[in-house]
Amino acid sequence: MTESTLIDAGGSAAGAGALLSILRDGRPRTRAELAQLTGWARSTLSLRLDALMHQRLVAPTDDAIHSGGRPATTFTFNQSARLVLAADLGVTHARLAVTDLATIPLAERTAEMPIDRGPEPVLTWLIETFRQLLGECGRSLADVCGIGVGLPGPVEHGTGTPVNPPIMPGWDRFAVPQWLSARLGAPVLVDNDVNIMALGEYWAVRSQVQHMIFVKVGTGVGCGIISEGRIHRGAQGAAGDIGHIRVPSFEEVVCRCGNIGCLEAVAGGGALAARLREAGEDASVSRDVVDLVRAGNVRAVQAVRQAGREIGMVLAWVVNFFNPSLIVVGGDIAEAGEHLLAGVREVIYSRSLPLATQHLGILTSELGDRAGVTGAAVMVIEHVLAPDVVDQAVTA
Amino acid sequence: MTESTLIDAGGSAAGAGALLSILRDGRPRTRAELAQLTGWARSTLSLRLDALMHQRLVAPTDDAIHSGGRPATTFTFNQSARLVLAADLGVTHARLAVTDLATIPLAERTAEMPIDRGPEPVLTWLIETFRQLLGECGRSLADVCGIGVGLPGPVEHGTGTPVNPPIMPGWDRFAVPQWLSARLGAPVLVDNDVNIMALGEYWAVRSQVQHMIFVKVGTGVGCGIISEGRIHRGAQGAAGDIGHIRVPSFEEVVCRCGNIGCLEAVAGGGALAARLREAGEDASVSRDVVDLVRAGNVRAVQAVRQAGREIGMVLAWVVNFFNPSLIVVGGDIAEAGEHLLAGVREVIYSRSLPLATQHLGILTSELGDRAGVTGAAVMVIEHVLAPDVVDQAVTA
DNA sequence: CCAGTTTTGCTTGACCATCGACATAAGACG
DNA sequence: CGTCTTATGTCGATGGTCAAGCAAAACTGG
Repeated sequence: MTESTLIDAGGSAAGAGALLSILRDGRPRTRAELAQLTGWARSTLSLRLDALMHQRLVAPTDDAIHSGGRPATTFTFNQSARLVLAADLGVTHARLAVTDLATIPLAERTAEMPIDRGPEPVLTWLIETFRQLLGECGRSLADVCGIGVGLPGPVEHGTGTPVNPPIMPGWDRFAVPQWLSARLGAPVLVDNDVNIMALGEYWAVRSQVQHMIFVKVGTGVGCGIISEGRIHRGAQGAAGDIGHIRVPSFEEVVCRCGNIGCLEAVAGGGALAARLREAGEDASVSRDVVDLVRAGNVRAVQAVRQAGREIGMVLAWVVNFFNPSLIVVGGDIAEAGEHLLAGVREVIYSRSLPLATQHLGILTSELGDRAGVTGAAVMVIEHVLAPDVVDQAVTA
Repeated sequence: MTESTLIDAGGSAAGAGALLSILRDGRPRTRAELAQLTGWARSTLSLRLDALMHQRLVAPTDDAIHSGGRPATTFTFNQSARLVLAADLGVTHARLAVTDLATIPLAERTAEMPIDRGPEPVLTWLIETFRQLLGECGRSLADVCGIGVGLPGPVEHGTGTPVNPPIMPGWDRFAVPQWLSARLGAPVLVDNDVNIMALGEYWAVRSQVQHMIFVKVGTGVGCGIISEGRIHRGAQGAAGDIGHIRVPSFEEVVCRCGNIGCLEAVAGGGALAARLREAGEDASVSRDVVDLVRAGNVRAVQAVRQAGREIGMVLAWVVNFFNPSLIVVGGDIAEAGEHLLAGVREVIYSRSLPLATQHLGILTSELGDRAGVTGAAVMVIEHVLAPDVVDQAVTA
């Protein structure tokens, strides 16, 4: 009978999602506070709180508030109620993580895994690795509420399928969500890797920032755009493709896209490596540029700083057009010290309007190479913990 | 008693807003169709439909659907249930209109009205003119559900007040909404004129287009940005300021903003006029440039086309970054024939990525100099007919 | 250990939104 | 003109929500 009352309590609690979204900031709150915040009667509130606690999404906090009489129990969002499987699949290597509902990693692994092995081999490995990671933290698939995947190419976010990816042979139109969810039994969300990195960085600053740009400077150059807290994907999901913007006075540089003077062909990691090799340095891929910079190679440092200036020029346009309050620079090259950022800052602050730059932050990625996997988790969490989804889960 | 039943029907109909947003597409629908679309019981649906009909926001359509039995009455959104007062205040002249809830103008007037007369004189004239226009269409202030105003400078949209406008002496921090709504007794929404023009153009294509850019080429150059059907204003409300992006190879041109090589100083109507005058033509303001082009003056036509190319260069960057599905070009200079658009198209299609341009439309403004006033009406309608606002109005 | 204080859980009755069923209205068709 | 079909209005039943009240719980302070 107690069992059935609990289920009944759950069955009547549409609107619990709104309650959860209040509690998701992590602050412990008493019933009285929650009743005031929601505007519900205490009885109604208790009903919905019960529903959320029955789902283990909310738990009573240990420390109670003493005010002379009976102490009020406080309640907080229970981050560890569910697990998220997050994957950031790059061109050559991958990072997988099992996180809780606050993106905190419980187990994580990076590995060499070339994306060009094709979808089935890569995703089979991904499932196996997720199983191992779950074992490491002693949890099971039953606790997993969703899977987020970032891919290094254009993804039609509605269906979660890659479309005409230039560097992912065999992946075109492969139905990643169906394939994975059939085998893992949880909803699967897929997006472009840069969008996901932007989302990951946004998560950390979401209370202060509404509009931001995440710039990834790796082998190529791309950016993720966040407008009013949502990813702007554009009409064909091709937004943020700043790598193929033509920059002035480089008309002789030919890009792999066939055009001339592309930012990527001027300031991308691949281009830097090629140019340094021509100058006699030992560099073939963007990682080598990072190593040279870390070793204090003057030519490499100068090249990276100059790349920062070229990228900064494009970003100065972006600042005037988009007026973000934050630009985060990430990717391999950005992680090779402050040189890239220095170049970026130098140009943006001299070129953009004061109104747009006076409150503009320009920072390196806080999450570094974890931005992608964090963003994949954020994508899942935002979806699974959205009020209407929670209502449905609680009512069912 | 019938009266009170009607009011009771209204009093219980939270959720009517959702129903209205279905009907707002203008298609007549039967009760059965609406019940299916909303998922409500027919009785519930009738209740809410009654509430909307009591507010005169929905009306039965004349033609019924015959299917063997009793014919089903169909219902449509009643555009003429309320009026909107829309104003597009420019630097030197203004356009005011009284429109219905589908932005159709019922009375309209343009007049010389320099914005630098200051807020109180201009707004007093505005109120008087609105009163006259209402008289012309035989309606009263009681039917007005909102007032929309576009101003030629930066506006903090949340409060509706201009902030540091460069060309509106006396307007800084003037509380336009309070001043007007105290005198007209309806909600007042204020925004930047370019944002409003973008909204006006968006309205006509909203069923096919999610992301678009409206470029205004008048004395200056600016653009309005629409992402997922919403205006993107940016962190300081300064988004879309492409007029002060630095374009290559014009480092000698000094802009009124103090910087060098600004797009506006190269391709704006004011700059074109100045350059044509230097060449011996009779031009002092951007309107004169339009007149020269219309008269077939070769120098003027070439100047405008070249301006189109310069603007197109910036827009090519914008296309790569933002990936809109539509670019609309408006403003004085754009209305001087297809010359500007030709220059814009030329550069965008040659410079941007095929993925981003293959489904990209580049058009001149359909609404022309009515874009602003239409957008002002749209701003009001979107606000007043938003589901939650309708629910509140119906329940009250 | 007891009185005071405040939270909490539970119950009750009232209210309201919603639904399903039934009766009635309105036109089509023979 | 009656019958058939479909649409629509009405009414009672159901269930969610709330306010109020009461008893129990849990801690403080004397």
